[in-house]
Amino acid sequence: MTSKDLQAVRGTRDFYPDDMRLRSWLFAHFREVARCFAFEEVDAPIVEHEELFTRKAGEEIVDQLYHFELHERRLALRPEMTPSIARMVLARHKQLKYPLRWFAVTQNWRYERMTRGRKREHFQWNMDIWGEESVNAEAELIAAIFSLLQRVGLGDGQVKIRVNSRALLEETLLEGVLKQRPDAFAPLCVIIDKLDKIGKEAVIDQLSDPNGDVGLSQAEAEETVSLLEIKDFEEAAARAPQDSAAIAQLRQLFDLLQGYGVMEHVVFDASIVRGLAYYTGIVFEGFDARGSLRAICGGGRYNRLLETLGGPATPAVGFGFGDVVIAELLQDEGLLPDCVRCIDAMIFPFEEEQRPAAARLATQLRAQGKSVELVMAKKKLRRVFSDAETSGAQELYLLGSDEVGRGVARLRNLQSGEECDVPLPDSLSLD
RNA sequence: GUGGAUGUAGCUCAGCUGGUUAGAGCACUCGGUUGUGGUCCGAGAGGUCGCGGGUUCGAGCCCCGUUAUCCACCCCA
Repeated sequence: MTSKDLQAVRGTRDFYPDDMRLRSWLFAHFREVARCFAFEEVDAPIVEHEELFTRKAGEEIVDQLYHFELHERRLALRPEMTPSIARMVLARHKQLKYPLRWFAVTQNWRYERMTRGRKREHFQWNMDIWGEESVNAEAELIAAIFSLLQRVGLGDGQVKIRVNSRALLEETLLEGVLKQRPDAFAPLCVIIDKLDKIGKEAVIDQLSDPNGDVGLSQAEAEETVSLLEIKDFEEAAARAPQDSAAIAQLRQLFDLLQGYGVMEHVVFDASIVRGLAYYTGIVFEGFDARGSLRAICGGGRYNRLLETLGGPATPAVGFGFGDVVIAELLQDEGLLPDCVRCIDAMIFPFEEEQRPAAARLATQLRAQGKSVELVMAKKKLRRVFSDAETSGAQELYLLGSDEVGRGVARLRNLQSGEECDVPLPDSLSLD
């Protein structure tokens, strides 16, 4: 239909006014929840040095970078917000007052194959807490997620959050199969993250690949995978090392979530490890209860990220919440709001002679903060009404020679149909 | 990457086994006379049928290629 170079690039979206109203609606909820939780908004450039994102743990996110070289600098569009936030924290870590509660609503880029719920650019609501070691931070973040879900109408169990702790798995493995190679833990997590998608056998194959980053034996790989199949927290606690710190933390978190009143929608799941290498402790992800969509949001604790950038050890935890999957879920559930255009007033001067008066009235109303459309072209009154209707205007001001001569405008309430004269701004009487 | 489906008006789509000037609904424009809408009525505009080849007397329809979108799988957040 249209030539290729006139189409939006594959995997990207144009936001027309209708789409944009919906997006703004969602973002407004993101921001309002963040405000209620006393988080401060930050932002960073969408383009960063490529090295900020390239970590060596076999993460696919690194292969999916939109990157380019410009004047001998290797640059990349951010695939996620956390590294940029970490960079910002690092740059001012000596003057910042912890704990930080920061959030951002950002556009992220990943070059990947598209399917339902996955585009190459998408927006994410990112909430991070820096400088808090306790699971009180995780609890606040998970509560914030439920607050958002509640606001958009998904608070009745349509979304559940799976929680696990990488530390739990790490404790067990470092005493066992990874005793000699603790470094293999991060790449191991990246592989385990795929369990749901590629299945048990494929994960065992990858873990036991002699040329891979992990290189377990077949038996070790099978043992590892069996640890992930635990869905019952008490069973996991029973199988964990005695006095396990990870179990204690999870228990503490679950108690807290009880207090926030959200625990009924939270489940323990030992297979959740997340696909990013930097997570160190508790990890979690939100998914629709029917399980028909991809993860809605996800996050976890990354206490060593700042160190890997050369900074001081700083505990941190955060999550990302994408705009695409949530919109699909809302649509499936019939919960997308009708975001119709709605302005406060339309002003119509019948003839050009009344335009100066109309302009003053518009200026006055706009100064009051109203959204006012001043009709620019000459048109039939019938047309003006119909245009006012489609613009969602509440009021229509009509200015004919008679009205302006009397220093008034005819004001019609478009809902009730009631009309009355209202005085024009004083200065107009001089005209 | 593999398989399938789709691509006809601005939008959603119809178009029987190939046959004359390609249709509908919605949207749009104008009108139903002078300054009162959302309804109704009438009229109008708008399409090289994704693109390129081929078969045929004749192609929106058949064949080949190509491109885009969607779905599934593969792959992966």
